[in-house]
Amino acid sequence: MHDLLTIGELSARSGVAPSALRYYERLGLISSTRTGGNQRRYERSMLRRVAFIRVSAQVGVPLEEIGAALADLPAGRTPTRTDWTRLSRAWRSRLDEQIALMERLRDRLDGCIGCGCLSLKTCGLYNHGDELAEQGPGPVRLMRRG
Amino acid sequence: MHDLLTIGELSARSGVAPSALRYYERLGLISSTRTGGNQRRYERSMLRRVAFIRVSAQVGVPLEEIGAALADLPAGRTPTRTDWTRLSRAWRSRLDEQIALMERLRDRLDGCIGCGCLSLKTCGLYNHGDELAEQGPGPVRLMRRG
DNA sequence: CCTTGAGTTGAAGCTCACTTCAACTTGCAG
DNA sequence: CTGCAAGTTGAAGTGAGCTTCAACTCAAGG
Repeated sequence: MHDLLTIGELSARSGVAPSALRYYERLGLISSTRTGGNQRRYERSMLRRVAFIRVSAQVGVPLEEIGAALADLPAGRTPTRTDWTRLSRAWRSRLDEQIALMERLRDRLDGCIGCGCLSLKTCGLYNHGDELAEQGPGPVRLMRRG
Repeated sequence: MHDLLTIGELSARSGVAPSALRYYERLGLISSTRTGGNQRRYERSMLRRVAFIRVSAQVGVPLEEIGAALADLPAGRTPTRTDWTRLSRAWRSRLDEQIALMERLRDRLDGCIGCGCLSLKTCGLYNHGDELAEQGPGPVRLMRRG
């Protein structure tokens, strides 16, 4: 019917509030053309961009970084399959890292925090960190990134 | 040597800034005794609490909720192994959920956003959401929790 | 004792990611 | 043509999670 979306339509379709979409636009994450009366109109390809933004934000990537990644997409034309594939490959490793981090955290929680060792003094990890190694990491080790 | 930790020691051992520790204390997430000169002294078991707080916050649990969970720990005494086990079991399922969500996101990113379908119109998911189902979820589906 | 680094407070400030507001304009259905 | 939902703007507000500041006190080594 119409091949450009109003901000309300993009909002309904993406699940992102109009105010947030305007915010994303101010940050340069998405873009629009304007009608004669100055209203925003979005290409359908923006739906994909918004989905990408939400997925990325959900896993903790700051909007600024998402913007930097999106800036690698071609400016003038609608991104091709190849464009998106390139972008999502880089992002995938980021997701994999984040997932791996969380799995480590979960296993530590189970194996160490769950066992009561820090207060019961029956855990190797605790004894190493807290009683043997003065500069020792102890629980800190849990939080290291990368 | 000393069996109570100063705020600086707890900070060094946990990797959390003193200001953040005071903040946690204001919120009731951790507690301390005071010296004659009004300085905080922490029991060693607080290290475990702080580790728990950081792990939980890292996966997106708001501090208020973490506080609610910690409130289930016994007030007077140092928590036992059983106390922590109960707490961490409930939390583990939360971590599992979060991990599963991220895996779903990753797979969708690979299988759908990665393939270029939203702009190339070759993807079932896209066609369903965007062309067949008017109230359809489309990319929104990606973001649903639970 | 003296110095110095560590700790104390409440209040204010900061970043991120938005939302809300007020005052106004557009676009479309009837 | 009219009415009204939907859109526009910049500025200010929100809430989470801290950090910084100023002005001060404490604790411990030399």
